[in-house]
Amino acid sequence: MIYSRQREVILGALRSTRSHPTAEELYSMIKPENPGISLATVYRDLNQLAAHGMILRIHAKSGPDRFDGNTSEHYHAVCSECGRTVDIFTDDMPDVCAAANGQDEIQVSSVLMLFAGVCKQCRESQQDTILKGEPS
Amino acid sequence: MIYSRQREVILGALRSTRSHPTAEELYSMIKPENPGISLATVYRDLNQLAAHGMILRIHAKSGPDRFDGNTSEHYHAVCSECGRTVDIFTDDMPDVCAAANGQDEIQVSSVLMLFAGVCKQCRESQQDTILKGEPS
DNA sequence: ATCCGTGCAAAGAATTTGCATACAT
DNA sequence: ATGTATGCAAATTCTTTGCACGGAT
Repeated sequence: MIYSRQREVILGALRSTRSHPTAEELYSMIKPENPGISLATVYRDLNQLAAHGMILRIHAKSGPDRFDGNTSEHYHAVCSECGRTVDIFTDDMPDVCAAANGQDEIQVSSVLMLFAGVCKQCRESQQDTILKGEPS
Repeated sequence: MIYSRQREVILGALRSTRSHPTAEELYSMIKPENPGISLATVYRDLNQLAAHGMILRIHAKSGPDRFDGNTSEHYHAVCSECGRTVDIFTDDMPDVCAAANGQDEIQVSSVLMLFAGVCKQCRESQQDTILKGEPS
């Protein structure tokens, strides 16, 4: 992988945010300062960066893939209310692969986990709603 | 959800196999005995069945979604060699949601897990290859 | 000089949707 | 009678690809 300006820009943009942007969102983020760039290049470079382990691909249940410039070990959860993808950092994740290896039909070596829940923001606005007496 | 012949056929076909077919595969399976059926109906009915918890949707990393007529608690793993999706039954799966709930950024309530590994068939053919002295 | 990267537009894969008709209750 | 289901084709969404050109080593 030889040097490329576009890839550097894309990687920089991805590392500068914690919002787990999609390819299109990243494209919109960098387009103003890089008017010549094309969406196809964003897709291509994201694929390469992911293949080289330099970024993470978050494969959501619905909608386009999201990307994360933080490759340190962590997990992701999608808020069922607002749809945002948030990071989860923990050292206590149990070894689910070991648990999955009880039978010999398949020898498991890795797992993809995607959590779902309600984020802090949405919990707080739900509480506000309850206090205001609005119907649930 | 009123009765529908098509949905009954689709559900029956899905329950009759352990192959985790895609919508297209299911369509091919049932088309011979149901010549009039359309692929759009298969998609629509699968969505409804999944929404009602009557079937499981397996959201693979790449390629089309797969479906499972067995709704008893179990997990899925994709073989990295042949691509097949196999079932994993275990009672010992640790509570990863609890582990993910250490921080308060999001309150996790569920998790989607998809394992990856090498299935028995592929492990055996790899061993055969090694015995025959072919290059790895 | 050679290989890789890029822009553009077009193609592709998977899934959904509008609409008129047919079916279930 | 009413609401849901279906077939068909077209539309949508997300992503990849072919090709000619520009940039990196």
